[in-house]
Amino acid sequence: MSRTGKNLDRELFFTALADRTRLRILNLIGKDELCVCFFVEILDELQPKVSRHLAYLRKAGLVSARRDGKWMHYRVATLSDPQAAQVLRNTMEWLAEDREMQRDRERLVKVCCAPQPPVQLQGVPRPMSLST
Amino acid sequence: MSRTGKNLDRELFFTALADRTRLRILNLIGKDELCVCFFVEILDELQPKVSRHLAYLRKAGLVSARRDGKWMHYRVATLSDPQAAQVLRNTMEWLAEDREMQRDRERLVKVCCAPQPPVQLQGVPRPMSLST
DNA sequence: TTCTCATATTCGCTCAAGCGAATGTAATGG
DNA sequence: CCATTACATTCGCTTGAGCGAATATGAGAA
Repeated sequence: MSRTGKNLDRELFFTALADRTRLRILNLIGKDELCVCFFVEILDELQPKVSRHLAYLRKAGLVSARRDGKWMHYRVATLSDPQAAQVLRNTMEWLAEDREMQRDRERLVKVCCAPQPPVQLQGVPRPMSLST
Repeated sequence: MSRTGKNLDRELFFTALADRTRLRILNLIGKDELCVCFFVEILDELQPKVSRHLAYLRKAGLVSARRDGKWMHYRVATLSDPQAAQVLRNTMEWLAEDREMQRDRERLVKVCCAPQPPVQLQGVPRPMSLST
């Protein structure tokens, strides 16, 4: 269930998008589902900071979370309001044009496809679209 | 000229949308061009507040302004980045679904089409789409 | 149970956003 | 010129967002 109340608050929605870290998170997720430790690794930010921003996005209804043992996986929520969903889709396409966002995604691919991932990511479940 | 630099900052863009007053302003403008005094009247906010929010939207590149004698007319800017333009278009459609936004527009129509407009709006140029 | 790992939350702190009140400015009218 | 109108900007102030550091929670491992 993708926890999306019927009437998504517009101001909250855009406030959630009004932060570079949160935009980078959304861009990294893309159409996939991503484990928290990847955000920490790729964004090169402290874990509590990443976690707080993920919580913010969740409260705003933009992402949903799924527990998998010790790990938490985040994905972009499926919004019930078609107009809101449209705005979010277009936003993510717009993000994909940004240089920094593209670098983030390249780093994600590099880390995920590496034969020997960095120590702190050993044994972590890979995102579906990048698992070989 | 609709003052839109090539690379619109995404964070600034969404920060501009992350405020109820600014969303109401954008919604009121719609596809039209609106004089400041209408915002003050319809939103029922102090003039400096409205003016500050308009300046904010302008800096973010979301609206452009045109002077007409004593009056200033604001319209939604034509964004050069097609993805950004798409996000903005969809956003405004989404706004139009909101109850409060609809009430604002109804009030605008009512004020503009009144045979005797309120004293503080006498002689003010009407928005094109509503001038009979 | 106890330990460890992955993630979440709390706690002060700083800084920036938004506000009303006051003031400044540009254009028109007299 | 001066006054007025329409709007913009500045000035303190308050409130809230985001931060790092520390701590808590929750799940598997031993």
